[in-house]
Amino acid sequence: MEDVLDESEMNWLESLEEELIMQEVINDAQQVPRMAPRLTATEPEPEVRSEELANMLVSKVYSGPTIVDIESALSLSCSSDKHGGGRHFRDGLTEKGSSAYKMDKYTLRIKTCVNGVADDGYKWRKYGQKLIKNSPNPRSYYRCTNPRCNAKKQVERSTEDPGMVIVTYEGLHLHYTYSHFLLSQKYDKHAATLNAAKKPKLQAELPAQESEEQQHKQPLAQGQKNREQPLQKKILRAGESHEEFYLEDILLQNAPLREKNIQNGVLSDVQRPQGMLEDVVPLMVRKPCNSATPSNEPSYSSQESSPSRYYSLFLSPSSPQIDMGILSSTL
DNA sequence: CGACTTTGACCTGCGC
DNA sequence: GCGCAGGTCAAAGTCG
Repeated sequence: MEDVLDESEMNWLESLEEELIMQEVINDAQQVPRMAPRLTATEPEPEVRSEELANMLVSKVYSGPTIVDIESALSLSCSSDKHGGGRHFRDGLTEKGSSAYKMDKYTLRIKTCVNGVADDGYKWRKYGQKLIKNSPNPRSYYRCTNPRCNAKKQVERSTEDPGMVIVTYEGLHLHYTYSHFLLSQKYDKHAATLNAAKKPKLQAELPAQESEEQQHKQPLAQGQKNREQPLQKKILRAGESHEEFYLEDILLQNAPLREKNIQNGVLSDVQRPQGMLEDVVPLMVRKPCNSATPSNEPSYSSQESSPSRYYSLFLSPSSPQIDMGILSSTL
């Protein structure tokens, strides 16, 4: 029964995803200045109100896949096979140090504490692990489980700080995260079903980072957790900015408002318009204390997690890297 | 039973 | 051309 629902659900969702993505593409084409200009706007004037900045970050930083992104991804989709195609694509991008390729690769340094890792809301499947020379820690390779998505990531624990993992994202997600739909009240009923259906799979995301540190026994209460990848990408592409700024303070200050909206079952404009906001801002950044707030993600929140965890998103545009410290006030 | 992880083998690029 | 290192594959095992 669930399978039947899930199947039709997925078909429906897929078509919707395509539609939405296409809209994003069109919008992008019409709004030429893309990430960099927008992000330049996010350069934080010290006096900029945190709330405004948060809104800027949330509403402007991400606007969906860019034309370039989509083109790249589509070219991959067309040619990608398990072996040859995918490799051709990669080779094509990496070819001669293609800047496009470099742009599609970005690194996160994720600080882990009690509950371990920050996860994005995507579903990843581990396809390999490798010991890296001069590194005591193995590197794990993950691929997005969405067949049409070629996003990949590598997870490696930092040698300098064992409590930190280095996550290298590669490629672009050509789909919404599930929570995008789950959070949409419009699809409440569908979401519930889908949510239930998807939950087990989501648990597969984490072990990557955690397996190395024996953390995967921790409940994955976050369920869909964070959807930061596209944001990361946008931000990194805005590398012109020389500031380092913290989302943590900003977002924490706005947490009450978001919480309120969420609890009311209403998604604020800040949250909703992206649909893909979940793709942008880690869920727990958006909802720092959401671990036990099931209002919108009933299934995901069935498990407990540290109640007052919050994240700090540390952006250092000077290098293609984002440091995301996951702090826990429960320590 | 299906989805996922593990892990050894294989492939590819690069430097010498 | 050879060897090394990183990246990927795929069979086998595990889990729910």
